[in-house]
Amino acid sequence: MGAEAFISQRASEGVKVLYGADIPASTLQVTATRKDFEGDYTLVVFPLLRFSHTSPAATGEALGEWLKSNCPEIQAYNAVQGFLNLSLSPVYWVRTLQEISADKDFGQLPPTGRRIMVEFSSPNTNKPLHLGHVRNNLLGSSVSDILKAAGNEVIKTTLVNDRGVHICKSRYAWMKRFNGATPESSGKKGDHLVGDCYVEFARMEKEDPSVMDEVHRMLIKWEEGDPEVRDLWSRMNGWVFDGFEQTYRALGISFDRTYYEHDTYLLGKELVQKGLDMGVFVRDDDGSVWCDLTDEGLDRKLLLRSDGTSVYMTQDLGTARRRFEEFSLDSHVYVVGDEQNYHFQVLKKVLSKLGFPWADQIYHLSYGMVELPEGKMKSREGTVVDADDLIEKMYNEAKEASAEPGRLSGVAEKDRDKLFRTIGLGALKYFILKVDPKKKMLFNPKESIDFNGNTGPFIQYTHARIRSILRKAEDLGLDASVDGGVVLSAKETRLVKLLAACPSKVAEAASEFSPAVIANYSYDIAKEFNQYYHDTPVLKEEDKCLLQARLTLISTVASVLRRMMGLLGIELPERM
RNA sequence: GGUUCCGUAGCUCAGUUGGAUAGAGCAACAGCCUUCUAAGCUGUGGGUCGCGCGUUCGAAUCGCGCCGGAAUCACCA
Repeated sequence: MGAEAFISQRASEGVKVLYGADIPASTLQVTATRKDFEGDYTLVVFPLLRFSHTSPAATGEALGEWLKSNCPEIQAYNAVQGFLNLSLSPVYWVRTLQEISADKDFGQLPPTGRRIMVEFSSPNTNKPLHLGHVRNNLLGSSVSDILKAAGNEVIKTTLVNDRGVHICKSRYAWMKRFNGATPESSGKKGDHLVGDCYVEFARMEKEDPSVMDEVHRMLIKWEEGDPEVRDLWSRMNGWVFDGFEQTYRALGISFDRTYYEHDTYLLGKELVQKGLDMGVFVRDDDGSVWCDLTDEGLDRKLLLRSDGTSVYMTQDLGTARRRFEEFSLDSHVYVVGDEQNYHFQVLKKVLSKLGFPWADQIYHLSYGMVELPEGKMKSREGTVVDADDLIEKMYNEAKEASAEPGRLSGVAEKDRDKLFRTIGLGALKYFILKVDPKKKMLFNPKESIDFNGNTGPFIQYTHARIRSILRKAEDLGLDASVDGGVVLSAKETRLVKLLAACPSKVAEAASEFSPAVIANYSYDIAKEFNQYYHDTPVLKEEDKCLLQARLTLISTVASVLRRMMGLLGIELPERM
């Protein structure tokens, strides 16, 4: 193999072998690290070995032999093509199972001492939430939980876009064409009623473009604090908030803190002055202020209009500083669609130019759009998938699927409605979260979201079956325990290995801000368990020790699944 | 044109800190319910990992160049 660097890694086995980089061909340095289930590394350093083999394969074999005799816990086999596959012995995995099952907080990583703010949802009070917002909400909520599980303190926030020209449009249409309709009088959810106003305005503008002038006058009145305009504005916003609240509750979304743009839109102006003083911004002849980022491969960015008013960027600069300082944040995650990639690139650069050390602790969790088979959702063409409708549709489909023979065994009549919600929502959340956030995703409204295969209900079902076995075991007076005297089968060993990977999966999901890591990991466990379960009877096992070990194993599978799906905001029912 | 991202089975997606024969699900076909819940399990078919060159003992993975697609580059937010 010569003197080349030669690295083999088997993360899933928890063992890493390193062939030294600048070591003469006749010698070889071996370092093996064992990845504990806590996610720590136990370093096992082997002495410098001397081999005279010229081919990597021969070296691998010799190394395997050496490991077998000197470190029995580690098994080496199949040393071909110059690298070594190492695995830990079954005894190790029995110990691991014992430790995992005893750890009530398995999967919760130790505190990092870091405080992270996650901003997501950030709706505007003009229209109801649609499928795109659902992806945003689910991502933000799940990533927050994942960051918490990774040991961080997390503050969930949202910034409600409740002011501006576009908001005035729906208010204007309401005044002109809705005869004083309210959510009560119309029987409509508040956000949907206001959404109708917004759509109506588009029609009005088409008929007579001059209505825009009226809207601008309205905005000026709003900024002057005109009581009548302000009153209508806050009244209609109230309707929308009530509507959002219902949707959030249905989705299981909550925030620790809610910001409103009418409170924050003036922030950031003082930073413009600071930038000018520092010489990193320039003022043009017309009075407008810019930041030149052409050196960075970007463009000039406007920060203050010539009339002295601020823009979106100005506000974001200001709110970022306020939040970092007010909460002593270590990091700030913004869950915002990928159409704003450029905006956040610029935001970080400008903050960095202003000398804020935390500028590079801003992370834009950029996610792709949800598209329909015929392309993007367009409200004008009525192809928008409404969040409330979708939730209701999923409920109905869960109900329908549950009507199949053999289902709902042991589910009490009074619990069924809630179960249908849990299954429908589980299918929806899993469907959205299993996809890598940065990829755009396809949703076909004509095809329902599946309940078979790699889906939320599949994992829910797996859990329900385990719980069913455990209930029966309890009735039989059996308890779970495991001692070192048990020998696990190959399938059982595989399951324990998978379970042991949990902390590192949580860490990976947190560092990549990706619930998809958790979703796919949960699926792997459920898939592996179903294969195991199919041909390994648990309750019929006559060997008491083995029976108890199996009960321990499956209850650990259930609890890891519960924790992982909890990070996705998905509930796992006891029966279904 | 600049920046960022994506391209893996018919479809939806994993796998991307370089490793063995690239994996699931859906769809198709063939099996398994006197046995802990068949929303499950087993099997068959299905791949130039967009293309090319390079680095390497070894590339879906890294580099460069193409091709195709998306977003963005507003005195909008």
